[in-house]
Amino acid sequence: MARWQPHAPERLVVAALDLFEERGYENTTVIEIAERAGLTKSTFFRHFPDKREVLFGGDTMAGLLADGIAGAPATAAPLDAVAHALDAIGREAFTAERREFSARRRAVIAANPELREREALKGLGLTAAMAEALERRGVPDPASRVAAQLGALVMTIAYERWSDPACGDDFGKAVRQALDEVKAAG
Amino acid sequence: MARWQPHAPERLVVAALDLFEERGYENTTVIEIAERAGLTKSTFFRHFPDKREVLFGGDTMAGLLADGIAGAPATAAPLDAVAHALDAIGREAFTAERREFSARRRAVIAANPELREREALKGLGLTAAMAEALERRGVPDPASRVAAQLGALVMTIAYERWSDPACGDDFGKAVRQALDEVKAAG
DNA sequence: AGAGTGATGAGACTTGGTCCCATCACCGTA
DNA sequence: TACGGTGATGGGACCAAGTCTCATCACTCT
Repeated sequence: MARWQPHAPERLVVAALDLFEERGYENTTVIEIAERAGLTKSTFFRHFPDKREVLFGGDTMAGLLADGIAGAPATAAPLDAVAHALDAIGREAFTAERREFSARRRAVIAANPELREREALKGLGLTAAMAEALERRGVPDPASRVAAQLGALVMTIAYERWSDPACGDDFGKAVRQALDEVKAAG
Repeated sequence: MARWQPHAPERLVVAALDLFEERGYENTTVIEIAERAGLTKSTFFRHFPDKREVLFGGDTMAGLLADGIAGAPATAAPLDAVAHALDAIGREAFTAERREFSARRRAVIAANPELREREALKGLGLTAAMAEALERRGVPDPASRVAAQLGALVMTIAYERWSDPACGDDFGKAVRQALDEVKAAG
C-alpha cells in the first residue's frame, strides 16, 4: 500500500479543471484546488510552478515534435516532415480517450486571458522547437521558420477540429486534412 | 503650469525600463518604479493594468495593421496587403528615434519569461487582427490565416533587424527584404 | 469666494508564489 | 524489534502583485 494517496499531480489537475469550469479560473484559489484534491497549497506548488501550469503539464510536446521531425524520411519536404511529427504526436498525446478532457481544458483556457497567455507562450516554444529541428535536417533559416509557422497553423487547425465533439476523433486525419488546406492556400 | 508633473505614463515607462535593465524585471518592484517616477503604486496601476504592460503600452498596433490591410490596393495578394500594412506601421511606430528605446525594450523582454509570455499573447492578437482584416477583403479562411502567419513572421524578422544597431534604421526596407526571403522560402 | 473636477496618495485587503522547518509513513538494516 | 534514512507532505511566515475605497490637493469655472 502506498504511503499517501497516489497520483497527486493528476488529482490536482482534475480538481483544478472541475473548479475552473464551475466558478471560473480567477474565482478559484490554489488553496481550494489543493483542498479538493485532499492536499495543501504547499504540495500544489511542489508539483506545479504556478497556478496556470496545472493545465499545461508536461512539456513533452516540444521533444516529441523534434523527434518526429528528425525521424521523418530524408526526402520529405520541410512541411511534410512537420506533418509527420504531428501525426506521431497524435498517436502519442492526442488519443481518443483524452479528447473529452482536452475539449474541457480548451474551453477553460479560451475563457481566460491569463491562460491564453500561457498557451501563446507554449505555442511559441513549439514553433521554435520545430524550426530548430528542421534546421538540424539542413533546412536553412528563413525556410525553417516558414515551415514551422505553417506547421504551427496546421497543428492549431487540427487541434481545433479534433477537440470538437462534432468532428472525428482521429487527430492524424485532421492533420492531413489541415495540411492539404494550408498547402492549397499558400 | 500643470497641476502635476506631466507625462506620468511616459515617466513610468522610462523608470521601469531603466530599473529592469539595472537589476532585472523580477528584482524590480512596482513601488520602486513608481518612486523613481516620483509617483506611487496606486498611480502606476491607474495607468497600467499590470506590471508587464508598462512595456507594451498602447494596443494601437492591431488597429494600424487592420487599417493598413484594408487600405492596400484591391489587386494586392494577401501577403502583399500585409506587407503594405507593415510598411505603414513602420512609418507610424517604428521610426528612427524610437529605435534605441525599442532595442533596450527588446533586450529586457528577451531576458524574462513573464515578459516573453505577454509578448507572445500580443503577437497572437496581431496575427488574429491580420487574419480578420484579410477576411474583410474577401480572403477565405484557410488562406487568410496562412497569410497572417507568414505576415507575422515577416514582421518578426523585420523587427529583429530594425532593432539591431548594426543594421539599417529603415523598417520599411527591412519589411520588403524579409518579405522577399519568406516568399522565396515558401 | 466657493463648488466642481480629475489626478494623485494612502492604506487595508486578497491572492499567487517562495521558503523553511516539522511531521509522518515507509524501507532497509541490525 | 528497534532504529536511522528517505521522500512526500503539512504548516506557517513572508513578500510582491493587484484591487478597492476614501482622502487630498491643485486647478478651473462660475
